[in-house]
Amino acid sequence: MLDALPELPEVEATRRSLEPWMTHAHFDEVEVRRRDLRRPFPRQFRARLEGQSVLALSRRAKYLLATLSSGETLLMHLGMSGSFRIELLAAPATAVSFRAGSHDHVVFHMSSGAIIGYNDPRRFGVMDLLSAAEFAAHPVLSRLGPEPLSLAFDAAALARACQGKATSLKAALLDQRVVAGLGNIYVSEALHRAALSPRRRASTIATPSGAPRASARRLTAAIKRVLDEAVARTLDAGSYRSSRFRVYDREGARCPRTGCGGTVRRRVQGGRSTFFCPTCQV
DNA sequence: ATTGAGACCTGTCGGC
DNA sequence: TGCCGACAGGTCTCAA
Repeated sequence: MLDALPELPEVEATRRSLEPWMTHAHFDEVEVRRRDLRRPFPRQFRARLEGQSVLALSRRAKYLLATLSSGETLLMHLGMSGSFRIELLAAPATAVSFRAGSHDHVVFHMSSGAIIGYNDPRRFGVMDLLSAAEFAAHPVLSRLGPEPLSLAFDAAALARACQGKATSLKAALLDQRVVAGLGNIYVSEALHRAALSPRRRASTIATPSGAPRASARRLTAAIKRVLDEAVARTLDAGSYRSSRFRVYDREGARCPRTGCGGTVRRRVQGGRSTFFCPTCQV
């Protein structure tokens, strides 16, 4: 149902669509249709999940986190091609089986009457079940940078994280320890908004002591704005994403910045496409 | 420690 | 039409 093309805004949209059917419901039945995605499913995945209820469904970076009645956390990541499909039973406890397609790897039958299928052709996604201790000390989660839409993410925080970094701004923004949840698309979009070159050294947005320069303020504001708009847009089912990017996937187009007149270019940076305007992004 | 390159896997799209 | 290579929005590991 929901096309999740997963950077932060899409994962957040997924969270919101699942929340009404998962929160305060329990897992009546869990089907696991293969042994692994990017990693193997945890041992006893099905048995440990069935019967438990979901206390809350939250998001951190691009991870969905279901807090369970046992104190464990169900961690879900959509990778590049993961999505959830929700089917509703006409009446609760009706024996209707979910029509699983070839890439439907996991199916949750919830007591809310929703059957939630996880589909992931490329299988770059992850599902894991973490104890409270594992969750607290998680090697990835515990090192994530601030949520970009939170107050904790400001110019000072971004400058501090970029201080002394020899790598490019593009690479720094993709680093989830610097700021959590940006991906290839929104990095291009944010750098364009901030009129900063993706190749610029990350350290240049901070003074030697780590204080934010004007560029850090622009970049922080641009990131928030780009993500805010994308979140609002993904909730509006009518709009189609690709028409809304200003530079992403628009090689050869006129730069959308008023008065710039430049042309959007594509360049491979860190093995991935970066879209930018060489005229106004410096 | 930091950084960049390659790997993971399948589907799709454009060119011949 | 069919085949083939290039490419895809995310991590993770490895080696310099």
